[in-house]
Amino acid sequence: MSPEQKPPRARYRSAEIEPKWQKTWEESGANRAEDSGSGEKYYVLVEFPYPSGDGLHVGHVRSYTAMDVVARKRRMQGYRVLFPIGWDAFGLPTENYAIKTGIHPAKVTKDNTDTFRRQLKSLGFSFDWDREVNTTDPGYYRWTQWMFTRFFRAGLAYKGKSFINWCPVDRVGLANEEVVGGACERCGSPVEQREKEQWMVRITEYADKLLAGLDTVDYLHKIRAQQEHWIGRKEGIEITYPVEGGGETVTVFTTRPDTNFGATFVALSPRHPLAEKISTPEQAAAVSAYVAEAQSKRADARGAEAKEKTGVFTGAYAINHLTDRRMPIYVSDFVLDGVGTGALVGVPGHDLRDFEFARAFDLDVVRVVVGADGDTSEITRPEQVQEESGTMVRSGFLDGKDIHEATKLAMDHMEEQGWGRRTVSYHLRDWVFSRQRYWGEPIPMVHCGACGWVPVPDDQLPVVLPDVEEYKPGADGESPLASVEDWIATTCPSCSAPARRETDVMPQWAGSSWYFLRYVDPKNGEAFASEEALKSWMPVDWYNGGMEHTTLHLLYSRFWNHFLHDQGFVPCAEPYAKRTSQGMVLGGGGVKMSKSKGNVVNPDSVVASHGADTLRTYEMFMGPFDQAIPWDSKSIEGVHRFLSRVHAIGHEKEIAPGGDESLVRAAKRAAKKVSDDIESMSFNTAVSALMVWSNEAMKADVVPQEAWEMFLRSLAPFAPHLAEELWAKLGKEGSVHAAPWPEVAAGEIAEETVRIAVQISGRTREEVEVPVGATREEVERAALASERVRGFMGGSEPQRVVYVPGRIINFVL
RNA sequence: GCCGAGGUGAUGAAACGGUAAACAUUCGCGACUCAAAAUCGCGUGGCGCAAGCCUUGUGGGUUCAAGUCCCACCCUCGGCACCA
Repeated sequence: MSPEQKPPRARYRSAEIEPKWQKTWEESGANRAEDSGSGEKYYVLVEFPYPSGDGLHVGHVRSYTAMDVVARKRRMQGYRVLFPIGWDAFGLPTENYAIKTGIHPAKVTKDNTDTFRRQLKSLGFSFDWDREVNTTDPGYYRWTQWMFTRFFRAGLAYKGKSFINWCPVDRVGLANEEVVGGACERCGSPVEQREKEQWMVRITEYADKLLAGLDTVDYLHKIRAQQEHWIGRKEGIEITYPVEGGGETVTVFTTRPDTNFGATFVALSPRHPLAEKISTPEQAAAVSAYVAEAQSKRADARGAEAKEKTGVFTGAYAINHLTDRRMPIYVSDFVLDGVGTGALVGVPGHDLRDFEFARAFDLDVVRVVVGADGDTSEITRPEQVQEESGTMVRSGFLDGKDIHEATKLAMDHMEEQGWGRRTVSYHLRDWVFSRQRYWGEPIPMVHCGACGWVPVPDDQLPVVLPDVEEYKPGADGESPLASVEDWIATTCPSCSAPARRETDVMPQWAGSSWYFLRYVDPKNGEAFASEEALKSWMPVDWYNGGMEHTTLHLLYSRFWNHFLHDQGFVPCAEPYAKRTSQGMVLGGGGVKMSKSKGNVVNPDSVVASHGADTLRTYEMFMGPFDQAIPWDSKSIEGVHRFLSRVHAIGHEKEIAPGGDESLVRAAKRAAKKVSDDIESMSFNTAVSALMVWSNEAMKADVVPQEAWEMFLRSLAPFAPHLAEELWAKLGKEGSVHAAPWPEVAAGEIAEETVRIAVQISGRTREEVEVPVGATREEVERAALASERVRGFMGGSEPQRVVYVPGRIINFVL
C-alpha cells in the first residue's frame, strides 16, 4: 500500500445504524404526542392502512414518508405534534381469505397488522405507537356503533326498501361509490339491480353543509372540484303537468324551464310508479314488457347501449301549460330513476339526448333558442341543437331574452301560476350502510314486533361480533350472522318483549369515518374521546391520502364529523384543515403494480438491500409528489450513493469551526430551500438541494461545523437514522430530531458577488460578475467593458437598456 | 361530452415573466486495479472543425425578454358521465 493511498472509506451500513436508532427513539418516547404543554399543536394525519396479506406497499411509503417529513419538521420547529397510525381492518379481502382458508378473520387481521407494524417501524416513521387504533377492536367499534345509534336517533339512519347495486359474486349490496363503470369495484363483476331492505344514512341531508364547508378548508384544488362535482348541486324547478283524462299528474325536474315552449314529450323511468298506471289498454302490454326488460338489464349493459335510445309510448298525454300542446308520455331507460323525479320533459331542440329520442320516435322538434350562429332554421341535425347559450324565440313572453334571464323569468312565472316550485337536486345519494357480510361492525339495532326498530342502549355496547362456523353469506344473500340464532334472539331494550337483532354489518367506510377522533384519546373507556383531548388536537392540520378516496372516505368522514359537531360532540365542523394527495407509485414501464404482472416492489427487500433512509429519500426524490411515477431501481442507486457520500463526509472530512464561508452560505441556501419545499410538497427539489450541498462539501478538505450541523438538521426529516448517527458522531448532546429547525432568512444567504447575464436585444451573449450592491451604471459599465458585448453591439448605440437588479441587463438595439 | 392535471434531453425531471435542461439516471472517456466491481474525475439536448445557429406539443399574439401570460388547436393522464 502506497502512503498516498487514501484509507478505505468507512462503509455506510444502514442495517447497523437504523435498528439501533429506532430502538433508542422508542425507548426515549421521542415521538410521543403530548396532550398539553408548550408549543402550538400540530396534527399530521395519514390514511391508516388496510392490513392486507400482501404487506406494506411502496405507495404507502411515499405518503407516509412525506407526512413523516412534515411531522419531524414541525417537532423541530417546536410544535406539539400528533402523528398517529392504526388499522382499518374490517373488510372483504380478510373475510374472503377466511372463507377460503377457514382461519378466523381476527387471526388473519392480527397476523397482518403484526407484519404492517414491523414494516412501518423498520422505516423509521415517527408515529406515536402508544395511540395505535384498530377498527376491529370491540373497544373501538363500540363507539362506531354508538355513533350509529346517534344517527338513528337523529333520524338520519333509516331502513329503506330500495333498489340497490348488487354484486352477484361478492353477494353484497354496494354503494353507488363502489360501482365503477357498472361493475363491482372490488371484484370487477357486472353489478345487478336488486330490491333489498337496507340501512341507509341520510348524507344527502348534509349536502349543502358539505359544500359550504369546502370554503372553510384548504384542500388541493382538484380534490375540492371532485367533491363539488360528486355532491352535484343543481338548482331547478319541479313542474307538474296534468295527464290528459283520468286526473293524474306527472312531475318533472328541469334546470332549463326557459325552453319549455319547445317541450314536445315527457319520458318516465321504467321504475316510475306512473309508468304502468297511466298506460292505455292498447299500450299496457308493450309498456309492461319494456319495464320488465329494463328491470332485468344490468347496469353496465345500459351504459354500453347508451347511444341507442329505446322506449315505449304509454298512450297517455301530458298537457304543456305554456302551449297547451299534448305531449306524448313515453317510458324510456334513458330516464334514470333517482335523478330528479325520475321523469323528464323532452325539449328535443335544445338537449342532445332529447333530440336523439325525438328522432328515434319521430317526435316534433321545435326551435325556441337561437344561438350565436344566428341559425333560425328547423333543427334537423344534432349540430344544430343549441344547449349552452342563446336568445329565446317562439316563446311568448320570453322572446328576445337571453336564456339565463329567461330561465329565471320562466321559474317565476311557473311558480306564480302554481305549475311548479323551485327545488334543488343533488347527484349525491343516501349512503347504503348495510352489508350482508360477516367481517364488519354489527349494526346495533333490535327489531321488536311492538316497538319497531330500537337502538341498542349505550350500556349494552358493543354488540360484539359473534363467532360463526361459516363466514360465507347465505345463498339468499343474507349475512352469515343470520344463522346464529342464539345471538339474534334478544329482548327489546324498550319493552323487554322477545325481539331480534339486525344481522347486517356496517360497510368498511364506517370505522374510517371517525378514526382521527379516536387518536386524540385512544384509550378512553367513557367516551370516544374526551372533550379536552378533542379541543387540544382537532382539527387535523394536514391530512394526506390517495385521490381514490376523494369521493368516498373523504366525503363520508366529513359528513360524520359535521354530524357529531351538530350533536355537540366535536368542537369543529370540518375535520381536516388541509388535504393533499400523493401520486401513485407505479411499476417499471408506468403500469400499476400488481402480483399478476410480477412488478411489485416489496419495501422489506429495499430496506434490506439499501436501507430505510435510502427508500424514504428515494421516494421523495423520484418525482413531483402529486404525480404518478414509475419505480426506477437505477435511480434508487443514485440516492444511495448520495447518502453514502454524506456518510463519508461525516467520517472522512475534517469538520471544524470556521472554514469556508461559501460552504456555510451554501448550507443556509439549501436549508432554506428544503424548508420552503417541504411546505409546498416539492420534496424532490428539497432532496436535490441537499445533494447539491453534499457535492460541494465533497470537494472541500475541511467542512465548516456550522454548515455541517445545518445540513444534518435539514437532512433529518428525510433520512432520520443517518442524520442521527452523524449528529451523534459529532458529539452533540441530544437528538438531531430535537434540535431546532434551521430557519434561514432570505438576507442571510446573499453572496458577495452576483453574475449578471448580459443580453443584446434579448439574447444572452455574456455574463459579468459584479458586487452585490452594484448600481445600474456600474453593471452597464462592466458589461460594456466586455469585448464580446461590444462585438455583438457592432458599434451601434442601444435604444434602450433594461436592467433587472441581480439578474440581467439587456441592451436593446 | 363535462371537470381537473399535464405535454421540456435517451430517462425521472428542474426553472419569482429574466442565462432552458439544476439534481439524478443512462451512456462515453479517463484515474485507481493484474483484472473487474466499487469509488473518484471529465463529458453527455441537436447541427457544426469552429464562430455560431437551432431547441420546451402545434399555430398565432403580448413583451426589451415567454417553458412560464393571452387566443385557437392537437395529444396524454386522472375523475365523472344518457344527471334532465
